[in-house]
Amino acid sequence: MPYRPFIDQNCSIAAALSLVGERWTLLIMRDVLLGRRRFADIKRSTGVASNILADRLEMLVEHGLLQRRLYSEHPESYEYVATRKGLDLNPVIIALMQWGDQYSAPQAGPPRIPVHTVCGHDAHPQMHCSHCGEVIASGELNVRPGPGASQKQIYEGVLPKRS
Amino acid sequence: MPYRPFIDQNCSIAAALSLVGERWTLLIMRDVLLGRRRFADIKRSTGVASNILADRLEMLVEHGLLQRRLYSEHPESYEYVATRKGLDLNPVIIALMQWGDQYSAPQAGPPRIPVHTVCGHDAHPQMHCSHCGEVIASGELNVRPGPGASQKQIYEGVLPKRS
DNA sequence: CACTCAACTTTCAAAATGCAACCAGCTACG
DNA sequence: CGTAGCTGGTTGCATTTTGAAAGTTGAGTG
Repeated sequence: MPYRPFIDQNCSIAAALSLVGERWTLLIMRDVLLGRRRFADIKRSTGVASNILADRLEMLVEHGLLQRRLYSEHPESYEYVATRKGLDLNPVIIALMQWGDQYSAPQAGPPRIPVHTVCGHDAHPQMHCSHCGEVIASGELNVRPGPGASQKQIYEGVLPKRS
Repeated sequence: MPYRPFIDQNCSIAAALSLVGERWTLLIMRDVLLGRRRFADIKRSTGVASNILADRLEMLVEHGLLQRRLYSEHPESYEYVATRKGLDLNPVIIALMQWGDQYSAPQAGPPRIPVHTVCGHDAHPQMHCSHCGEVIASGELNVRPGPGASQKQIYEGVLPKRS
């Protein structure tokens, strides 16, 4: 039985996860976004087996998250660079990193600190509400059905938030 | 050969993914955070097989992202509620949703719109820099080694951002 | 008494993963 | 000149994990 696909859930989270939800994919994207772009580098840093890495990279190129570029001839070597679509995964990766920092950081502190290249300072990115501008804390976010919602989703509406 | 663990990478992203990086785990967390908290509901909505769902829920409870609570006796039924640690995955889920909205939304528009419960309006959450307060756009974020960085990570420093 | 529900558990074939070995083109070293 | 090493993979095979369906347990329903 092939892996069960996440289609037909009419859910953007499921759609996103059907591209990057596999065990290794986000780890590979982390590497590329951090600047490790060559096959051997990614293999070393993630520890993924080469056949799996080859499969995932091909899949990421196919879906337009990465682009394969000749990096040097003699010796022939390639690099995988993030497209806009791949770059736009940054918020996901950063959010994961912050969660990891919070709950699994080494005693010494976080291994990496994000820097805002525009202002040049440590960024500690946080989600803000586009309406009131305030920081959004855990549990302060709900959802309502959007224009693309299915009848069932509209019926379910905003599911109850029991404590 | 068991699935290769993501340990010893000294990376918070890898640490996070070793808990929630499996194919179904974030989808299950989505359900719980959206208010679907019972076994049968999650099974129906995600389409996951029941043995897998049982495994994942047990693992999430073990690692403190969920708590199993008796929801009603007669008939005996349970619900899985997010702990603080689970709730703090919200930024990850929202970031995935926004990425999915951007690149895989149905023609009609996004299926769900996030609402900021504090101000009561649509939230469209965005990452802001804690230093300058500006919105952080794609590619405007870099990293530097933090206090917990390994020697190798310090040596690598901020990897080159080739275009 | 048959039937349903809820939350699982068990069974077992089909896929996916992981390891190791190999390949082909090039280069660097002695 | 021979050999070893790097790069970016491919191939083969054993082990694990997944998925589908069926079974379980305990209680409630008509």
